[in-house]
Amino acid sequence: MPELPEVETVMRGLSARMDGRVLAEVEVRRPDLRWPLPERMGPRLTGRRILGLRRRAKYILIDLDDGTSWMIHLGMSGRMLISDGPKPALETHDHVVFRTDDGTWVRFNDARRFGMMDLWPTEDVERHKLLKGIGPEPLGNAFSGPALESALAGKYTPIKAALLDQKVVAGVGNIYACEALHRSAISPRRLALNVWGSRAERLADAVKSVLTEAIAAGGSSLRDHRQVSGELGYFQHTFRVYDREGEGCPSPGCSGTVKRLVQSGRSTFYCPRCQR
DNA sequence: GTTAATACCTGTTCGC
DNA sequence: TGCGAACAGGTATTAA
Repeated sequence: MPELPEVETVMRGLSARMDGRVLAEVEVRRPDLRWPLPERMGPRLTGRRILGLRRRAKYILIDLDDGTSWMIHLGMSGRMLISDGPKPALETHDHVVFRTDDGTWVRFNDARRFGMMDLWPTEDVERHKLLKGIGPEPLGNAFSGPALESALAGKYTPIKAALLDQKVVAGVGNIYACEALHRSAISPRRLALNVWGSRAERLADAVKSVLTEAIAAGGSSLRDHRQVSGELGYFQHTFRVYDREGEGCPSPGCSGTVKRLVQSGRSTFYCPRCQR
C-alpha cells in the first residue's frame, strides 16, 4: 500500500528514466480508474517533453512542457513497471501503458483501481481539489514538533486517526502512523489535543525518522508495492509493531506484547505497556 | 463546525 | 476441496 516512502521510491525510479524525455506513445486502456480519466488523456500527453518529476503527499506530479502537470495517485495497489526493448506483453490490470522517446516502456498496473490520474495546470496544481488543504510535507522544514502541536490543537480524535488525516501531515498512512507512534511511545488512543510539548516533538521526529529509513529501504512491500524495476521494497522487515500482533514489544527493556485494535475501521498495532 | 462510518475495488487469506 | 466471509486501505462522500 503506497504511503509516502513507496510513492517517493516509485517517483525516483520513474524520474531516473523519464526526466527530460518525450512521451512518444501513450495508450489508455480503460476510461476510468477510481474516477474517469481526463478526456483525451493519451493524445494530450503524446509528444510532450517531461520537465521534471516530483512528489506531493502521495501524489506523483510529472511536469510537462505545455504547462500541464500529470497527477498520478497509486491508490492501494498501483504499480509502475519499467521495461526496455520491444513493447512488453500486457498483463491483467495494465490500465495505462506509455513509451518515452528513448524506448523505455512503463506500465501502470492497478488491480484494485483505487488509483487516479488527472491533468492540471502546473502553476495551479497546489490548488487542485485533491491537493488543496493538504498539510506540510513531513520531511520538509515546515514540519516540526510545534507545527504538529498546532495542527493537533483542539482535536478530539485519537492521535492515530489524526496522523492519517492528510490535512495534519501529508503522506502518512496506516503503517507509518503505527510505527511512528510506537517509536515515540505514544498511545494510539491518546486524544490528539493531548499531544503537545515534548510528546509532539518526539512524534514529529519519529515520523521523520521512520519515513526517511523507509525511503532508504525502497519502501515496504506487504502485498502490492513494487519498485519500478519490479523489485520488492524491504522496510517491512524493520516494522516494530505493524502486523506483529502477539509478538514481544521490541522496545529496549519493555516486556509488553504487541496488540491489535481497530480505530476508524482500520487496524492499529501498538504496545499497551510502553505507549502511553 | 466537528468526527465517524461507509463506499469504492479485487486479490488473498481464513474458517467451516 | 470448495466456497463464502473477512481483510487490506486512501480518499470522497454521507451520516451523525
